[in-house]
Amino acid sequence: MGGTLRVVAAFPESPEAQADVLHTGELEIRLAEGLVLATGRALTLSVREFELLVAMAKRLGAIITREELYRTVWSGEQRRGDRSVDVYVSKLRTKLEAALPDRRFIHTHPGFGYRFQPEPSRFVHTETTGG
Amino acid sequence: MGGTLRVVAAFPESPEAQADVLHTGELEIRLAEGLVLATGRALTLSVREFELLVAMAKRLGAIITREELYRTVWSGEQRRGDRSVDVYVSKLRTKLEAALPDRRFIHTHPGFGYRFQPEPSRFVHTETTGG
DNA sequence: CAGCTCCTTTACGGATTCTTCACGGTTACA
DNA sequence: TGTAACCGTGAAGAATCCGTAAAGGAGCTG
Repeated sequence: MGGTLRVVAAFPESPEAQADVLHTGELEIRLAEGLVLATGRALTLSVREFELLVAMAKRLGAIITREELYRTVWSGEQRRGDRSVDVYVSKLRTKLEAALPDRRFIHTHPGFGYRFQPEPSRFVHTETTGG
Repeated sequence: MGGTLRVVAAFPESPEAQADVLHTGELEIRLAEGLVLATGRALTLSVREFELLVAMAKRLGAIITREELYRTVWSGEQRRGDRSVDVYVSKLRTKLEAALPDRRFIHTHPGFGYRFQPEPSRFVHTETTGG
């Protein structure tokens, strides 16, 4: 279901082994390169978009507050009323959706934060089509 | 699909066998000769252009930073503000495009670097998101 | 020397990104 | 249902990044 997170280390035997590639859903996130592949196709993400994606993907399934995302990606304390995280979540969603229309990755938990997890996108039937 | 990289060794049986020819898309890159063929037709590349092409083609599909390309092709550390890599990417693009108008080889990832991968140059996409 | 090609560097302008604001829709709750 | 907080996202302006034309020097050839 939802999603599993496979972490591939560059040098599994090394004590300094760092996660090098994240696999989740159809996404492959190459940390060192700044590259994201969706079903093998490269996405063009900006630096902020990429870092935000990484910050969330590293904590698959967990709700992460905006404060934490801000500290991780923007480094520093989030000013009251700052919407940067929201804006970039929106940008990220747009690009992920364009690449993988059948998946939904970023879920909003009002009052808490965001949760990253690949799930099938739900087709919400409109009221007029008699659902 | 994106692109496969076929590596042909000069002496397949030798333990020191080095890749001698790279095939990617319609390009054939003969490393030892410094020759590049596009659909069988020879390109005229300068030394820098050829080495830059090789550096990228050897890492098909990966994003390579300007720093790394500079170290590989120019050998030495890139000075801050040095645009040599960009200038030669531009020259290379011009020649590749002249030879293979329907292909796009060098992709820019703003803030990260360049990615080499043969892709169709024109996507005939019907998008409703405008632009 | 004259004419070439190649390489390096600079400069200009367009493209992209980042930040911030604003408006409207959504959600939570009494 | 009313209201306040929460959230999605378009857009504007500034900053940054990138494409590439062009100038000038080095080296090569006749």
